[in-house]
Amino acid sequence: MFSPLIRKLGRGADLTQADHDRLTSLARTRCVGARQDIIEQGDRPEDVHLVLSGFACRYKIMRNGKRQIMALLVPGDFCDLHVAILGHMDHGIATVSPCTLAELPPTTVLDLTENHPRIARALWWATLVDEAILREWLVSMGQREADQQLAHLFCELLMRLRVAGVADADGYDLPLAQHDLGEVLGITPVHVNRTVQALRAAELIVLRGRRLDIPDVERLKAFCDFDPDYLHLVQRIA
Amino acid sequence: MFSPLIRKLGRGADLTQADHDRLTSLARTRCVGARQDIIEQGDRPEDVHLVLSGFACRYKIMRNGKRQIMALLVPGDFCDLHVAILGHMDHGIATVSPCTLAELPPTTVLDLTENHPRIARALWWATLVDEAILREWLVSMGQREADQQLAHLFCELLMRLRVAGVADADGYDLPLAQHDLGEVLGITPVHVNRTVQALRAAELIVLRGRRLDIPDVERLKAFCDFDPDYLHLVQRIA
DNA sequence: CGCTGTATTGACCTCCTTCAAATGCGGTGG
DNA sequence: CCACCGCATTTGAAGGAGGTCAATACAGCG
Repeated sequence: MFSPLIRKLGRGADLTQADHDRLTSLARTRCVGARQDIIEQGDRPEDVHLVLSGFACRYKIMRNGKRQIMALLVPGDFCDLHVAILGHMDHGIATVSPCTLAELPPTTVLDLTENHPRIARALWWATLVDEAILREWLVSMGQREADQQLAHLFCELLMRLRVAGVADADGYDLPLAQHDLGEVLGITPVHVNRTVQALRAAELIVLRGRRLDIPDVERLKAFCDFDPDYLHLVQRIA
Repeated sequence: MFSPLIRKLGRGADLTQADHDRLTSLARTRCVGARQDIIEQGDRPEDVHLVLSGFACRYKIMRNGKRQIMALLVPGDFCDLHVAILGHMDHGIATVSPCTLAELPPTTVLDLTENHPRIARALWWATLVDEAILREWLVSMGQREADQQLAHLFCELLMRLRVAGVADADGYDLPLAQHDLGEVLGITPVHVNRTVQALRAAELIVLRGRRLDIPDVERLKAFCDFDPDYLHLVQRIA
């Protein structure tokens, strides 16, 4: 059940079976329905949360009621690794689809970081990759138009979900409504719809219900200049 | 000379004089002119770089030649703390104004993180604040219109530069041309100009040459719904 | 005093928004 | 099996924020 995490962290550091067990032995798991808050802005959560299945998101709500999604959390992603250091959440976290979460007690996390350098390094690495993704989203928002921005997101999710082991070679289940995609891209649901249709018309994607298929991945990548370098998927050399 | 760093890190953890000396004793300093690359995408820098004076920026260049600035680095900010873990730079770093930089040899950083938990924690904290700023920039780009977005940037810089000790209570030197501001906000220089003029007309800012003054800080904050929570300026309670 | 880069202005165009209505669709109950 | 409900998706028309292109003004500087 923890395999998405292990698959992901294994990219950042060599983990042994013992490391794996240490991470998982003390965790409780919890199931949460779709569109539920997991952590609210201002919280000082005790446990560290980890997505095992489903999609969650980081978000902020503006004074006018609009919501900006700042990150999509897929299986293997941590929700709040940083809160132990920063003290409180400066944003909220909610599920998008139904999720199973792991809750790691703070003592476990403390023990891991202080006594198990390999795991600590892997967690550190995971945080930095999250930051790199955030940077790329900023670039997308600033420089790409809606169609390329959406295509870029679809490419990114393909890569990330493959690492987590929950995507096929050329498609995956995408539990986001067009409304949610709008909150990710910073555009209105209406314009998401028109953008989706443009990508469909160009035969770059097949999006039906909650399933996305990409007939020609290389063509979609070329369309949005997708360069997976920022995901740091290749095993570190040093 | 290292005081901006100490002032900044002191917010994240209690540092002693000994910690301070340890950080600074082995560093070389280096002066770089305006608009020079410090680190290029793909580099695997040996030393960790730190801004002591001046403004630098993280950026990515798009295939069409446009540049998106993903972070402004002011005195006290690290350029590449993450590269030791991630292995290579997925973006470039360049100066905006002339800068003095400190270069910390990797052995120093390694020693600090492994043998000096207080400093390690402070560095960790600084990285997480950078990430929080990145999230807020994403929100700005997705949800705020150009005038509020620019105002928000000006408010953020006021707070950050005050922490670094290089701003007055209601103004600071801003070495960015309108062209640069456009690369930060993801808009064209022409539109930056119109936006600046709108803020001027509303008497929210006084921007002349490379100096920004804010006649009524509270009014500017109210104008763009600025909430400094994400900067994590208040001393951690625990 | 001319040169160069930055700031400013104007006219026009495009992408995206807004508002509003229509269509389709999965589930539920009859 | 079908009627109906609630929700997401789709469509249309009009407006606004920001982009593009090109010309002009201006400031620092040798």
